[in-house]
This record gives sequence, C-alpha cells and structure tokens, in this order.
Amino acid sequence: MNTFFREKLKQKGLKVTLQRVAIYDTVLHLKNHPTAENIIEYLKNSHPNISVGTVYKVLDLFVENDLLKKVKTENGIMRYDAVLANHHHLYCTETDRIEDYEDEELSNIINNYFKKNKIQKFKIQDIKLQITGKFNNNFK
Amino acid sequence: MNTFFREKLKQKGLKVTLQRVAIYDTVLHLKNHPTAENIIEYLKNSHPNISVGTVYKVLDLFVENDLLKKVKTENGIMRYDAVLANHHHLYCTETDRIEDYEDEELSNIINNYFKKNKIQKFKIQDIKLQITGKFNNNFK
DNA sequence: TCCTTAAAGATAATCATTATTAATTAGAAA
DNA sequence: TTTCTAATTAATAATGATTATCTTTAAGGA
Repeated sequence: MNTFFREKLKQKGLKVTLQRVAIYDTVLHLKNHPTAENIIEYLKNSHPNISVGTVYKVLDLFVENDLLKKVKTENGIMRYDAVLANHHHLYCTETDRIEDYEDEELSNIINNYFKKNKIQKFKIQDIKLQITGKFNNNFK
Repeated sequence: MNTFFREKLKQKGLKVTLQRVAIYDTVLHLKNHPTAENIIEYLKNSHPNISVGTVYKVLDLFVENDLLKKVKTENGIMRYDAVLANHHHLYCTETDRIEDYEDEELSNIINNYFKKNKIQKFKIQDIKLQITGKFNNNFK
C-alpha cells in the first residue's frame, strides 16, 4: 500500500519514514484541507508520539516536493491539499470551509486567454481562482 | 484633503482620528501591499507614538468597512491593499512582490462564464485570480 | 466648554510556526 | 544480518505576528 507515495519519496531521494507515511495518510483521510493542527490532533490516536515540529517539517517537505499543496487562508493559518490536479477553491465566508472546484472548461478558457494576452514582463507559472461566497444551507 | 476617506468613516459612524488618517495615508503611500509591520515602520518617523495594537485594530476596522482589502500570502503574513476596484494579483515566486493585475476583459469573461454555469449550492460573492509566476529581470 | 463613549497606548498574552540539539532510525554497505 | 552514518525525529525553547486587557485619552455632540 501507499506505493505511489513511497515511490515518489524514493524518486526524490527522501527516506520513507513511519511519520511521513502517517502524515500523508492523514491529509488524505481528513480531506477538506486540514491545518497542521488538525493533522496533529488526528494523529494523537494512532501515533501519539509524532511531535509537532515533525508535522510542520514534513508538511513543508511535501509541499517542496509536490506531494501536497499549501492553501492560503483568510486568517493566515495554512492548510494543505492532497489534490494535485489543477483546480480552484471555493471559500465560504460564513464557515472556514474550503472546497475544491475542478472545472476543466473554465481552466481552458483562462489558459487560452493568457496565451493570446501575455502579461508584460511576467512569466505565468500557475493560475488559481479564489471563489469566495456562501454555501447554501442544508448542504453537508 | 482625504475627503473621501473622512466621509466614508463618518458614513459608518466611525470617528475620524489622527491615527486612522495616518494609517490610511500610509497604506496609500506605500502602495505595493504593505504588511502591518511595513506600516508601523513607516509611521515611526511621522507618528512615533502610534502603537502596534492600534495599527492592527485600525487595519481590521478598515477591512470590515471596505476601505482596505486583505491580501493573503504564501507565508501567512497579511498584507493590505487600498485598491478597491475589482482586480487580480500577480504573485512573484522569487521575491515577495505582489502586483495588481486589472483586466476588465478577463473579469467579464469569468463573470459571464459563471452566469451561464452556476456552481451547485454555492452563491458567489467574489472571484479573484491568483496568478503565480516570475517577473522578468530588470523590471523594477 | 463639558461630557460621554469610542478609540488609543502600553503591556502582556496567545498561538502558529521555526529553531535547536540530542537521540533515533532508514537504508546503504559490509 | 549486522554495522555504520547521515538523515530524521522528539523534545523543548524561541520567535514573531497578532490579539486581548485595561487604563488613559480625545472625538465630536450637547
């Protein structure tokens, strides 16, 4: 199990440790863009001895190595996303919920737009939509 | 001077204080999305007695009252933007520079897209593009 | 000018994140 | 399998942005 993840670590010359596997699994399991604190809390059960510093360091490592993405938030507390496919985010102004929003058609429209309209003196690496609003009641 | 700003405060029933004027002026003057720290540093000259807590409180107040916008960043340190017109941001991956990117045509394209393609169970309030990349050398 | 209350100043407290350093362990080599 | 060593982790302290508290000040209406 975790073959993809373990392979990716090895490819990059990184050791496969118990902690790294546990933290990655936790992000996958928690879904909805957990904070470092969410991850630490969740790990308390299964791995009560993984230290806080390790979680932060490992998360950083994952971001640097394209295993996770960082999600910026309104209050500055970082959250993490295991979905690597290009996608956008829906930010709820009432709760702190962040949902993925995948929309290939929209992404294509935007990419095509920038193919035709280059930004002067700026080389685009990535484009992300932050869609702010409210989820309707009764939805999850 | 500062009529717009002073009026806006009064409209909301907020007092026009020396500190608020100074902080607002500073954000205008510094441009490029200053942090609270940038603002505090700048104010040291002209208003050495404005306290740190006041700067944070006033910035929050301005954001709540639509006089400034908060700009999320990669490291979680908040920055502030006096440009209220709808616009997007260019994030430089090499420096911490954030530039405004105004593009009415693009905004229209996106807005039209969402008029035709509603997001299920989500009411959009605002859409912002985070364009990550690199400024070419020799540019400012 | 006076009075009331919101706002500011000073300071301490909080909390997410980072740094430090000694102990542990993954994984290569023997 | 055992040994070795650098990379990794744990524990802890430190940092730094932001917030809370509480006393003093001052904006703006009467």
